[in-house]
Amino acid sequence: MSEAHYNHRFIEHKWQQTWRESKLYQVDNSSDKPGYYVLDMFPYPSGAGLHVGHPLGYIASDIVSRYKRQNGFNVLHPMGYDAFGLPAEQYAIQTGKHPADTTNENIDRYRKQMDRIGFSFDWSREVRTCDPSYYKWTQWIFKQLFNHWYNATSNKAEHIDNLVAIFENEGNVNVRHEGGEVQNFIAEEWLSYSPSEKEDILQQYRLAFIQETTVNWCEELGTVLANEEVKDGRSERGGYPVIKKAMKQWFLRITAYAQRLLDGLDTIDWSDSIKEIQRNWIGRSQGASVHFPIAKDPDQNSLEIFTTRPDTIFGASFMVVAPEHEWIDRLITDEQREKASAYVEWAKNRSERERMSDVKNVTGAFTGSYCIHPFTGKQIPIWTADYVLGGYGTGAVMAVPAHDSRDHAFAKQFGLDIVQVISNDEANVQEASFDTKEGTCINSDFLNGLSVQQAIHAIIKRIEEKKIGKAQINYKLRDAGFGRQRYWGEPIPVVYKNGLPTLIKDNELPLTLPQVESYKPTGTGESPLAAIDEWVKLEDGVRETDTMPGWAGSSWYFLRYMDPQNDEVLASQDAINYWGQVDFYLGGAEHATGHLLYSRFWNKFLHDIGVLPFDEPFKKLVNQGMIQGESHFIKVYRTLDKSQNIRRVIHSDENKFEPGVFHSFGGEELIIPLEASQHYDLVRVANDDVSNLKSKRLYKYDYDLLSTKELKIYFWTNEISHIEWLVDENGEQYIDLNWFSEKMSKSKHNVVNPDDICEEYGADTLRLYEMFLGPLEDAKPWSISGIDGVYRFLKKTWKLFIDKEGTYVPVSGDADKKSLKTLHATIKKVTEDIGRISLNTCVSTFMIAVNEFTEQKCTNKEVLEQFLILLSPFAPHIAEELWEKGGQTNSIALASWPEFDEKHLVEDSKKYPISINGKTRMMLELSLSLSKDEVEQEVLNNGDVQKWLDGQTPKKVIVVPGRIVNLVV
RNA sequence: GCGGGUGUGGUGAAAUUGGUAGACACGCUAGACUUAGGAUCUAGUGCUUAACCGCGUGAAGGUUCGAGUCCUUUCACCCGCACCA
Repeated sequence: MSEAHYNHRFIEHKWQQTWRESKLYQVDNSSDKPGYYVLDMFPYPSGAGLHVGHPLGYIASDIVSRYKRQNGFNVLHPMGYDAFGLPAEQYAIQTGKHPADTTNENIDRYRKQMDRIGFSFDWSREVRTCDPSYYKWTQWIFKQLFNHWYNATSNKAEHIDNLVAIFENEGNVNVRHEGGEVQNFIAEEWLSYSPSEKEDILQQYRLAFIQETTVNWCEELGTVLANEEVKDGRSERGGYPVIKKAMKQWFLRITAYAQRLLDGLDTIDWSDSIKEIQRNWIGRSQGASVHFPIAKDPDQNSLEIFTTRPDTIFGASFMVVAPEHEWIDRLITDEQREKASAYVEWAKNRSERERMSDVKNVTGAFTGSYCIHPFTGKQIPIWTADYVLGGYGTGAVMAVPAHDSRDHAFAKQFGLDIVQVISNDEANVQEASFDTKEGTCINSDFLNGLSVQQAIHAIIKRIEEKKIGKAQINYKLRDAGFGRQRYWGEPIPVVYKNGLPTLIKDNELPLTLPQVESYKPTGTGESPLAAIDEWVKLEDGVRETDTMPGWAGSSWYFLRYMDPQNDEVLASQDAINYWGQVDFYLGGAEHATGHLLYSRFWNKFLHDIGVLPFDEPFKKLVNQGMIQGESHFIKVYRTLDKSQNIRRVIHSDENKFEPGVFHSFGGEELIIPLEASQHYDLVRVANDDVSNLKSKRLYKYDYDLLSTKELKIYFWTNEISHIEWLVDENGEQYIDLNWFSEKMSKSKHNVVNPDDICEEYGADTLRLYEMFLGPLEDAKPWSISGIDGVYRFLKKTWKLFIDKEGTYVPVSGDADKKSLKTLHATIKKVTEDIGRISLNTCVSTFMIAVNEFTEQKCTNKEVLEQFLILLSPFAPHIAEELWEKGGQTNSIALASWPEFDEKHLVEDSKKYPISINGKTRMMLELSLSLSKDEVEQEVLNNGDVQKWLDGQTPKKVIVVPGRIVNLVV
């Protein structure tokens, strides 16, 4: 009964089970075949389950995997879960359920959803970052980071013991490192230091270290967040306010790798936009650091600044230090104390958010102190202003208002001198700064007459001779905060003995999470682990109670898939050598500065310490675009009491709120005073309801909108006073249902579950349809309309093989010339298109092929089976079923990709488009064996052409053999 | 402000080195077959027009026999960074 018609439910269930039982997609770490590693960014298993946007990338990578397998590669195509993280813990706090339990439930759901789509994952290699057998190695990597320092001479990480040996022999004078500032000392001094003093010094070298810094503290989440987890002064998850707070934190010294992270980008095949984002984030700038002696005390103290334009040093008319500058109190003189200190206090207390949203107002104060210009000897005033950032460079700048727009604005505001030092005919530097690095130096003593580039070299040389500074490179990249005051993360394998951090032994790994009573943050900034005395307190010390951030486990998971059960090492050398780098990595572009940068950092470190032979983790990266949801809304009016403040729940950006403008719910509660007595709002309608609607008009007699009993409309009902009804041709009242695209999420009630599509149309249809939507990398709205076309295509494909009685039709024999042409055109196009990840055009090509085969009434088994192989990476279930029906006993997944043969495409004639003055006027079929001149003659002698020429003689005839003929008159 | 990207029918989109713009689908319009169904099949469908002509790839110029594609200017939208000295 399942035979005659295409029955996706039966077929897909059957093959998913068969593949699972035969372990079809399991791969070995050794093979005669070359290895090929196809990786998806593994998901965080949230409670909402997968929506149709998630599988987009998995489908594309599955197609590539299956294609590579059929092309003779041994393909590693694993999947796992990024299972530590905040949402599970937030849920635990609300419900008291252990995050491990909810995480496992979510994982089970994800797995079921993925299984229905027919992926060729090798599930025997699954990893979960929250599994102790996995995070044992995350902890192990942390230990290595703690035990290594970055040697700037050898330009790689080296063991800390080597460093200590150097200190014991010769002190640190010859050691160049990437890390904190350290005073010089000699061997005898080192040997005389106490253990605690020694550790303080080593902390400046270690790649994992503790530091007191201002961190992004989120009160609501009770934790510290990384820079990229903060958006516009709020937490990315939840939209809660984030403030600056001083705390002791674990950090990883990613800045040591800044240059290599930059250089490595040139060696990998990633999109330009992601590379650019990373370059931007690393933010390299080349310049010089210069010391400006302080006038009060020129011999003792000097203010160090960083500039990329040392050539403009003669134009420096004042200095600016950040309000957070460590010397700010010393710089402020008694006369200026009142004003300047008040400014510093005000600036320090401004939130990041205020500061960012208020970049146009120029603020600052004079400290009262002066510097001595190292070249002119003139005294120049030192100001403080918050346009200079404490965290960048030295937190101080030399201000050159003539050639820096920010300095210019400041000089204008406070009436400071503007001295032009780069010539420029066009503009007046008193009016606007001239920032461009072009021109000739003037008013600059020995630099006069030099170009900007020449002057930069000359002045740096002079600065270095005078020993007042040096050429320097700065990076925006900051060291990565590595501690989270949360329960649901990897425990940091550190015990404090006499206050000094020490690593636990390898044989004590993994250090597992203990059971806790409450998952709530303590609120003091300590993790819930701190409350468990029996876990924290040891005979010889106390445990670190911070856990690792979410990105720890995901920074190396691609390595564990290579050898997931290994208990001796994170992955065996054999496995690592066989698989090597990830050949093809697919995932969202939103991880550009997080996961993708941290993974590269860890990979480089592991390379330095000899674990990995390669320096970059992901050879080729493709970013799939987001599938947006379709959100529906209706317009409702509200009448409000003017005096009343309306409590409303809106999304994170309150600036966007205006009466009558669409806004979404969830997030923070805000009170917005309203001027208008009446206005309308756009109100969501859940998609479940929309799918049942027959029209986009909601009639009053159908729905009791005010009570929302009929429609699940999400809004604050008691605030709605009336709906302005429209009236249709028949006098019936209705309201329009509108829609637009936005991110798919549970809170927006616009999620489409792939299970529903699989149930109704099948996984093969879902797979084809998601690819058919458009280019993989583009963002696109999800729309169900159009899926029928793909479903029809599969039914047509089925009918090529199975007739109405359920009989298998194709027979072996010599194939029709036309069918061979169709087949080989398809082989050519699909092979090329998979190669450039143009999967949408592959689907079109399949449709064209099936249309042609149907027209040709093609029943040739060899031709149709070759076609099935081409289709199988996209629609594996139907391909496998029809393959089996043809008597094949091995899975189609193991078949060889068809070979393209040019000879089937060779034509002896071509329908030439004949254009006159570039306009196509007619078609003319001509033999391809004709020479250019013969074609020209044929065309000119043709009666229809003569008609078009209307007696005129063409001035010129262009013949492109096999393509086009153009007549110029 | 800086960086990256995108603009093509009613819709999603094709168009390989400049060579028939709109493939393939959705939708729509007719029609066929039907125990009238959201099934299947046939024909049509960029705009304009009765038809021919004409006009058409965000806009304006340019190169070329020929431009969606190359060059210049410009507009709109999306994404990322944002006082980084």
